[in-house]
Amino acid sequence: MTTERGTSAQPLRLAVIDTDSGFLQVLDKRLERLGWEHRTLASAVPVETIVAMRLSALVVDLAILGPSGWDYLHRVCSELPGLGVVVCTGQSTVAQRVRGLRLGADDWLSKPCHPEELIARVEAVVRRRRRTDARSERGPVAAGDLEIRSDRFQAFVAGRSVDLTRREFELIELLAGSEGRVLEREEIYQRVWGYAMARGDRSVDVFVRKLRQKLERASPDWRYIHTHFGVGYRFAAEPVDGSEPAEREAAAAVAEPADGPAPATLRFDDGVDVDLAAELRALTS
Amino acid sequence: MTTERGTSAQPLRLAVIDTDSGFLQVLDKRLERLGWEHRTLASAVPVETIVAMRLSALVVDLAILGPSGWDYLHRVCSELPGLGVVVCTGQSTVAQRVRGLRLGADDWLSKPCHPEELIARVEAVVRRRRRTDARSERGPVAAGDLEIRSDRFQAFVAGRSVDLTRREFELIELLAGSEGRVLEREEIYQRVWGYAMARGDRSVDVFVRKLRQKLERASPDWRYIHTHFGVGYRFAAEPVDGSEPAEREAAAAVAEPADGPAPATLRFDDGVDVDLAAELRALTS
DNA sequence: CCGCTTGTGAAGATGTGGTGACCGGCGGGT
DNA sequence: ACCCGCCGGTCACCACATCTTCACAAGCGG
Repeated sequence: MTTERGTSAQPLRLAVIDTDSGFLQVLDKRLERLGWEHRTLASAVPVETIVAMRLSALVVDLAILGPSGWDYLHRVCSELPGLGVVVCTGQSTVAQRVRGLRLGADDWLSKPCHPEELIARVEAVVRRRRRTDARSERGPVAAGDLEIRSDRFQAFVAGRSVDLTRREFELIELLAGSEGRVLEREEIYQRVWGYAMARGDRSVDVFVRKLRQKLERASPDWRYIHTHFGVGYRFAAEPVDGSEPAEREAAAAVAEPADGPAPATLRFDDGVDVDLAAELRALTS
Repeated sequence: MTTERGTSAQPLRLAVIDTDSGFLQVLDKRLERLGWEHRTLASAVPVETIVAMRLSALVVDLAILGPSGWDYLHRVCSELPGLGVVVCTGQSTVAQRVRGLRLGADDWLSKPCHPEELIARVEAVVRRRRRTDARSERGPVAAGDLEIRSDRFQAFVAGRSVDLTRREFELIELLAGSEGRVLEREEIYQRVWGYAMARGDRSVDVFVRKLRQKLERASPDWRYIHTHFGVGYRFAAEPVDGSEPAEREAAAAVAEPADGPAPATLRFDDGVDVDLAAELRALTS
């Protein structure tokens, strides 16, 4: 199973909707060498298919899509707000580019273009997405009796697995990773499921219930997931006590001081075209 | 269906490092109309200054920076991973563009370019960051005994939650965010509820009452929401002067300074250095 | 004192979240 | 190929938190 958005350090997944065989050939070779999982599509595919592909980014030549291209672009972008979308197409006017970007595209590149630039732009787009997605990923997170091990895809209480399913784990990982913050359903859905939440979807609630059940069973003395009516959920380990009305909010606030953003370790694969490689090496030194 | 949050109308903050006066003039006019807070810089400023400006995005002409431009770009990008950086510069080679993007720039636009495209690209760059960071980046706002934490959708007094509902919170967030200014009901309704207020709607009044009740209960020594007859409401933390008649005059003096209230808290929502705030305000007016 | 605006309390209307039941797909075992 | 249990996802129902509305009291201004 492919690790979906959220778990980083995985190869990027990219789809290219284009038919320019010469361009695609060069691009494919480069992508191959970069180790990106990629796929080329000769025409528009249903949005659901795009969703199912769990992509990091999508490159699309609007010319391929014909007149419905704008609508398609818009649908894809609103359905998958986290997907990086780069339009790479021929001749265009300023108005067209502005329109595309306003519809949700992240970048617009005019053909003919150098594959390396396309790749760099895709990287830039994905980097931006990752940044917001960057969840406290390193090391096991612990709260109350609970310990969350990302490497095991599992949560533990006293060394005993809580036996969470994949979704359940991703949900608690997200919540625990933003400990103390209230996360809105939309955001939770967006980040765990990977696409936009449909109005009236109760999946988040249902999984919260499942999580609560299992956590309750495994660690009865603590409450972890708190509901904020009309907003969403917040993760914070609180003893289930009936004795101490001590202020939890303050404690939580103190306990979680400003944590700097993850030290983004960006690494660029080597193997750039020779001229580019030279440039790049020059600048890094 | 984009669920627009009423209070998210906060303007973008943008700085432009460029000297092309013609271009800047047109750009400024557009930015003005969009209501973005913006500032033009004729040359590179220390990275710390950029940090202090709390920008959403930065547009930079590499040519202005000279040979140290690459290094500068790199430093800014790594120092402020959340900042949107758009390079907007003249003639460039593929290699240069790739280099800029790999150093951390989010987009690269070649001059001459249409200001509208630049704006659209800045919007695209900022779009995602804004979604998740907007609420959490903004530090807590404090006034009197009250502390408003956007990341928790809640207000606190001495670390204790005031237990506001979502609407109540959004209302006080709006009021406190415009501390000292009188907001008309229409505007309040528009910004909190998200649509136009029907004639005769008393919702705002009712919520002000609920807020006052809860705030009174949580923080009896301060009054926060003040009615302006025939106009609307104003937020300002003022100590309640009920107890000692000896202090009455002093209290009154504090409570109502001759020419407008003197907010003890930061004026520029998130704490920019005062001089910078002044500069920014000067240039936007 | 009158007309208008704002404060207040409470009754309904609405919205939101918790919960159990159910269903289809998938994969593993036989 | 078939069965079966697990898992993700949807639905309907219910309790209840919240919002809206309304009627009336209290203030304000002229």
